[in-house]
Amino acid sequence: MQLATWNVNSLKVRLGHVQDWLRSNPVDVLCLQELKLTDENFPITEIAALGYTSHFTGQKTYNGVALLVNHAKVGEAKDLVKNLPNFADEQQRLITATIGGVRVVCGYFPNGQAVGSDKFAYKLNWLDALTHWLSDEMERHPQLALLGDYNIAPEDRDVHDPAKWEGQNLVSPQERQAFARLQGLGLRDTFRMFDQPEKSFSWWDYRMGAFRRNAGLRIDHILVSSALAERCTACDIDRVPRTWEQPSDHTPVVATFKD
DNA sequence: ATGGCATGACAATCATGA
Repeated sequence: MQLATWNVNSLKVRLGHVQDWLRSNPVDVLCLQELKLTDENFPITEIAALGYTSHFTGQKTYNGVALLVNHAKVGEAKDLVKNLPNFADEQQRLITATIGGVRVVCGYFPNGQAVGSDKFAYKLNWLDALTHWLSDEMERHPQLALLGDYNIAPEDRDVHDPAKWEGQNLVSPQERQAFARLQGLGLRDTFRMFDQPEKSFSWWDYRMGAFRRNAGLRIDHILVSSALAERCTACDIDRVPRTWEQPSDHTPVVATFKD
């Protein structure tokens, strides 16, 4: 089984990339973030033509998340939940379903903008609600994966220039503590379960030739419960779509599991 | 140097991203 996550920064603009990527990477589930479109504009037909069933919750202009399910491989998604039941929110940032026996949680975590801002407080509150809800969810679903754009670089080795970024949004101690609380639930960062190249990142700014200079951050993650971690055989970042014409600023992350 | 790109909403710039 393969689970993947990709912040596409507009599914309308990136539909061709998603189609091309899925044809070469027929994963069982692809979690998408930043759809930036309303539900009536979701390309259900185009995704279905690839053999994937779409489950999504979108909104105008911002946010929006989706689960694309390879139904021939893993069947239909069950017990679909949109957003956090314990957190009233207009912003569409979370979608969850049981797929192939795994509770798959797809999240677009708040950006935070700047430490100390209102948006930063919202980010920490959202993370707190997520952690509490997950604690309960993991009791009901021992096999659970939390995939998405966390907007947190958990360690300095996940940052191209830690000195320049020290204390800033995406790397601040408060955000890293929130990430650690998720780990405290028993969730493991699959990427760090295996040997990885140094300076592995999942996002690069569009500006300043950041990708060319590999000036990036690792902020897209696949965390899994201990029962699922036992089955995990690989986790890799696929940099290839970031080299394509008019790319998303994020690139896919893929985790592989034994049956 | 708070810029640079990119996207969407909207019709010239502006909000947001990370």
